[in-house]
Amino acid sequence: MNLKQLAKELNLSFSTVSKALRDSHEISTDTKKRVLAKAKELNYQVNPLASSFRKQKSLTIAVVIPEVVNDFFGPVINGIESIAQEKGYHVLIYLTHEDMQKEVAITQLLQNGRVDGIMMSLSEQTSETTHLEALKEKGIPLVFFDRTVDQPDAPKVTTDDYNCGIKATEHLIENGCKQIAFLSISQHLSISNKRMNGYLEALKKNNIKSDSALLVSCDSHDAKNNERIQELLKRENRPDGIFASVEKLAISTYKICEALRLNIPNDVKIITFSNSYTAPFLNPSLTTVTQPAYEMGREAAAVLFKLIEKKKPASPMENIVLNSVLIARNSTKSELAR
Amino acid sequence: MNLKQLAKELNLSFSTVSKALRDSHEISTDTKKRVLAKAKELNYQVNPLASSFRKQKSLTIAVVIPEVVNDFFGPVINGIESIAQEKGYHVLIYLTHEDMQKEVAITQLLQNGRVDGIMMSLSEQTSETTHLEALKEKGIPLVFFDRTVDQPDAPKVTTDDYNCGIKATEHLIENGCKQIAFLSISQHLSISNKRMNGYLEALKKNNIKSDSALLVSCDSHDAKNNERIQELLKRENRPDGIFASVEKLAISTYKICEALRLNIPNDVKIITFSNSYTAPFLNPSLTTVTQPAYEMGREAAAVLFKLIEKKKPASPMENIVLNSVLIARNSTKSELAR
DNA sequence: TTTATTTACGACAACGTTGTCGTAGGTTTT
DNA sequence: AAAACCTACGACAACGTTGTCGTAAATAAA
Repeated sequence: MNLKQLAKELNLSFSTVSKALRDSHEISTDTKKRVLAKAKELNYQVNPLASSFRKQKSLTIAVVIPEVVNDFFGPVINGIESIAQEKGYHVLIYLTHEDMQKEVAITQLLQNGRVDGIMMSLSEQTSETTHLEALKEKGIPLVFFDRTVDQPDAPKVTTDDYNCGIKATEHLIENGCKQIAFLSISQHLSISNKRMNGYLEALKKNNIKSDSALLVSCDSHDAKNNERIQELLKRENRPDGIFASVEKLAISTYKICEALRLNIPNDVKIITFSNSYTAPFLNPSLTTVTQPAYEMGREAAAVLFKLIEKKKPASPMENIVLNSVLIARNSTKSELAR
Repeated sequence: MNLKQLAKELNLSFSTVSKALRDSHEISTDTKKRVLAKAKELNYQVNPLASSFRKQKSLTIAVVIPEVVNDFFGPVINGIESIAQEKGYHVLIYLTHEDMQKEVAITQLLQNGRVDGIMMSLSEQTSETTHLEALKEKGIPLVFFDRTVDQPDAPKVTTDDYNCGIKATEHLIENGCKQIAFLSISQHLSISNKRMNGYLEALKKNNIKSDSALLVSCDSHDAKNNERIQELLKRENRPDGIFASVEKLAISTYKICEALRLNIPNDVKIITFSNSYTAPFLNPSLTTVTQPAYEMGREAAAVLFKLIEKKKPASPMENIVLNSVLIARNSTKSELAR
C-alpha cells in the first residue's frame, strides 16, 4: 500500500494525497478528511525509507557510549529515549567497548546522513580527536555528555566533577583519613582528570602533601587493575582512604579487601562515583557521589534537538553542568565498631 | 560527493562506478581498482538513505525491551550489538517501560520497513498479542527473548525458568525453609509463570502444601509492591523463605527487612533471579539464579539474522533454551550466626 | 465587465542508488 | 569467414516520497 494505490482508490492524484496527509494548506478540509479516512481504512503508512531518503532526514539519532552494562549509561539512555520518543525520533545505540578504534569506525559510519544527530560519551582510550573533528566539519549536530573532550567545540552536558572530587576527598579527610589514594580510570578522560584535580585541590586546601605513589592509573583492563589495587593495599604504609573515580574500581577494591581481610571502613574507607541502586545494600553500604544520569540523558537530548531543529550555527556552545550528590554511607564511617 | 560526481571525475558512467564499488563481475579489475582508489581519495561513501530506500533494506534491527536500567537487559544489548556489528547492522532501541500501550505504539512504528527485523522482550502488562500477530503477518522477522508469549509462533530464546524455579525453591527447602513465599512480577509474563510453576512443583515434590496467601502478585508499581511485601512480612506467621521472581523485588525485600529489623537469613531467607554483579557484595550477599544474559543476546541476534538472511519461512521454529546457574550466598545460609 | 487574486488540485522532476537490459568490440567456435 | 559468444561498459527505469510549478475554476477587486 503506497501513495499511488491510495490515490487511485480516492480518484485523486498522488501529489494531492501526499499533501493532504501532511496537512498542507493547499488542500481543502473536505479532501483532507476523505484522504485521512481512507488512509486509516486501508492502514496506509508512509514508507519511512522513501520519506527519509527524499527529505534527507532520517529521524534518527545515534548514541555512542562505551558500555551499557553499567548503572550510569542505563538511565542515561532512558532519559535520551524519553525525549526522542516525544520528538518522534528513533535511537540507534553504538558501543565502543572503551576501544578508540571502534569509536573511530562508528563515527565513520555516521557521516553520511544515517542519523540527524549524535550524542557521545567517549571511550577511555580516546586520545586523538580527528574523528570527532570530522563529524563537526560535516556539520552533523553533535553533543557530548559526561565523558567529554575540549577540541571539537560542541555542546557538552556534564556533572560538577571537579567540585565533587573536592567534596569526596574532603569527606574522607573529615572522617579521619590521612593517606588517601585516588584510582583514576584513564589518562585522557575528562571526568577522570577533573575528579583527580578536585582530589589534588582538596589535599592542598587541607595541607596534605600529595603523593604520586597514591595516584593509581587504572584502565579498561580489569585484571591489571586488580593487581594495581592489590599492590596498593599490600604496601607497608597502605592508604586509609580510597577515592575510586568509577564504581567498578570500588567493587574491585571491595573484593580485594575481602581477600586481604581488610575491614571497610575501619582499615580503609572507600568513596566512589556510582549510580548503582544497590549501593545502600552493599557490605558495608557504599558511600557514593551519585550523578543525575537520567536528567543528563534528557538534557543532552534536549540540547541535541535544539541543534537539529533550529540548525543553530552552534555559536554560544551550551555547556550544561548538572549537580551530583554525595551520599554518605558506612564505607566511609569513622566510628564504626569492628 | 555522490555517484554522479565520482563518475564524472573518472570519466565513467555512474552505473559502471556503482557496479565497480559493489565488486560486480561485469567490471574489469583495472576499472575496479581505479574506481576504488578514486573513491577513497575523494572519501566517497554510499548514501545509506538512498541505498536503503532502493533496496528496501534498512540494515537495521530493532530491540524492544521494557527497561534498560537493569542488570539483565544491559548485557543482552551488549550481546545483540556484538553480533549486529559483525553483520554490519545497526541497532535501534525502544523502551516500553512495562507499558503495553507503548509496546503497541512501537510495533506500529516498525511495520513499514524501517527495520529488517525485531527482537522483543515483552512488557509486564502485555496480555493481548494482536499487535504481535500484526508484525508476524507483515512478514517481518521477529524473535522473542526471555519474556516470550505463545501466540505468534516465532523463534524464542529463553532460559530454563521452570527448572530454575524448582531448583531455587528446593534450595530454600534444603536450607530449612518451611513457609516459602513467591513474589511474582506479572500475571501474563511467561518468565514469572514458569518460575512460579517451578516453585509450585518443588513444593509438591517435597510434600509442602502450597498456600495462595504466600503467592504475592507484584507488578511495575514499586510503591504498591513495597506495601504488599511489607504486609507479607508483618503477618503473624510470616514466611521464612522468599523467592523473588526478579531482582528488584529482592532489593525491596532487603529494604523492608531492614526497616522491620528482620535478619536475613536468620529470620527470612531470600533467593532471586538476578544478574547484578554486586550481588556478592550485598549485606548479606544475595543468593541468585543468574541468567546468561550476554549469550542470550547473542543467540537471539543470531537467530534473527538467520531469519533475515535465509528468509526461512520459519518452519521449524527455533526455541533455544539456555541454562541459568544458581549461586548460593549468605542470604539463604542456614547456619549463619546472628 | 474586466482584471487581479485566491483556492484546490494535478503534473512532474527530483533525491542517489541499484539492477535490468542493450550493445560495441573483441574472442572463440564451427 | 561466418556465426555464436563473451567482456566491459553505458543508458535507463525504477524505488515512494516531497516540493515546486502550472493552471483551471472560483472569488475578489477595479
